[in-house]
Amino acid sequence: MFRIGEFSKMSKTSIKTLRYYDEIDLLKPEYVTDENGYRFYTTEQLLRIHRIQSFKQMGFGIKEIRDLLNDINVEHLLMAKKAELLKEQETLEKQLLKVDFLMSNSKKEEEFMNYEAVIKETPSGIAYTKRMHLAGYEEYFKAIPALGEEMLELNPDMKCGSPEYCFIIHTSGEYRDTDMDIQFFETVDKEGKAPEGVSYVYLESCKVISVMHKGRYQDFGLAYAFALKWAESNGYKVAGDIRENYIDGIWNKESEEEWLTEIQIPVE
Amino acid sequence: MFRIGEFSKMSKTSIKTLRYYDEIDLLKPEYVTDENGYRFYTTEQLLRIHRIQSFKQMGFGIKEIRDLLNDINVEHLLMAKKAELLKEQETLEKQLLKVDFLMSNSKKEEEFMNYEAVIKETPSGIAYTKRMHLAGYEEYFKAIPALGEEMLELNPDMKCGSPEYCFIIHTSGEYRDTDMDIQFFETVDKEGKAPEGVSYVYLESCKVISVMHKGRYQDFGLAYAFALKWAESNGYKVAGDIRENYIDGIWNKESEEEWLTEIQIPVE
DNA sequence: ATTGACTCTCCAGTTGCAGGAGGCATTATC
DNA sequence: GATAATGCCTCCTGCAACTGGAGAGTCAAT
Repeated sequence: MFRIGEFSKMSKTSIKTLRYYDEIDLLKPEYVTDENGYRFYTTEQLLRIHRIQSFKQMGFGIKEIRDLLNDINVEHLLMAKKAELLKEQETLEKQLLKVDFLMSNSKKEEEFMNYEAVIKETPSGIAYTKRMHLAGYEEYFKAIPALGEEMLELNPDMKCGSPEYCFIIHTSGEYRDTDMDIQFFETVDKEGKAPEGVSYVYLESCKVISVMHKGRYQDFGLAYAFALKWAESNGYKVAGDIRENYIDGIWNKESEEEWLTEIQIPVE
Repeated sequence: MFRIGEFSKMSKTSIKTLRYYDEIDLLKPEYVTDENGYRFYTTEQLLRIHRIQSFKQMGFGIKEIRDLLNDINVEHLLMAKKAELLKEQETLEKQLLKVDFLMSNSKKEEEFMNYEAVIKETPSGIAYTKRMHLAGYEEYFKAIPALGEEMLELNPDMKCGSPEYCFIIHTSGEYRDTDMDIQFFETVDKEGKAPEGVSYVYLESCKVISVMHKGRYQDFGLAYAFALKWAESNGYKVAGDIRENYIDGIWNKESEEEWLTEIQIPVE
């Protein structure tokens, strides 16, 4: 019979932990005195805590260990734990790549300092879309409101998706800011009538790398470069056309410095 | 200006999280109405939460993110995080190996089912040691108490280590249970006089694989086999003589079935 | 008799939120 | 104009696996 302090040293488990295991009925002492509540342990418990530690070293939680010790669902628990560990390994791998990327860039290139890349899922839903050929961004910001009004006129009860999600892709294959060949998308709540050149599509949700760009559109190039380099460094493959999502622009912010755009690169 | 619900969808962050970030001053809304406390967000906050998400995806905690956003200690935080992630990766690797080992054995060989391996550190301290040549375990259990008494007689104020730690190694190089060439160690609180054949050594703490064996000593072979196989499967290299630590035996348990022994393999 | 080591119970704190109760405010529908 | 359905608020609890500390009782030794 060992008192808790000695047993703690023998089993390399803190006294607090032993008391906790007693409380949650994972490892009861052999005997507790009635008068002062002292706990007494035997080698029987040593064997049990040895098993507990073994499972803990595999990363199991206490509820799972309780089942494992009772031979309940062992196979299943092991498989599940393995899957879980593999998944964790994956996320760790990604985290490391991200940190590495940030480290290498925060030292080297000041220009990239302002950007941060995030992985997220785009919303899914119905959208209307239209191809356009435009001379530049100024023309774009005239064409879009016009298109919006036209759509609303034709479909008075149609509403934008919530949250609003609209973007363009560059259909000319390469990025340009003059003489642009673009396709515009905006999510809506349901299909409706379509004016000339407009059609409806269903946008699947997809995984994208998102980079926020603040400032003039001429500087998009840097954001693109950053995003693509990030994708490469972090082991993602580009899997679709790059989307530009205009958040703040000429319509609500006077200063070019304040314009905010999100660049989304579908991946994997 | 967006209300919290809309901003939540835009930023792909739960409302709960946004309120939490407000509370801990990580991300304050642009404006809160006095009358009903509604939070209002702008694209300014969108940019900030984007950065927050980026850091979160690298595995940073909230306090660290707060510093990162304020450009405090960025280099240091990045390095520390990288080290941390690498360490986590290592533990994950080990956990996976352990789970794999258990899976492969719980199916294949019933014999191994009873064993569990745990990594731990042995205590360090002064010990006395003696080489012995014995015919078998019976002789051992006569020789040891005799040695103990002899030591106590010579050094009346000497005490055993706390917790008690005594073991043998097989000096003949291979494991045998008859005609044994062994060396006995027992930790004590300080050096003292030494009878014939006894000397004092300092035991360094070392990392061992620990396996508990319950039952007859003849069956040690299985425990050895298990422990060594486990070591191999989990990528450990044997780095010293295997120790047998007798916990329960003839001196306190009548039935052979109840004898308890720990087998320790120093590794790495 | 007193120290110091050991033990007990009970409470609070850790991280990053999620869930729910109860109560206004706003908006949509009948 | 009444009613319902959301949306938003605050406040409280819970999670996992303990750790740390307060305050008090026990035990062996000096």
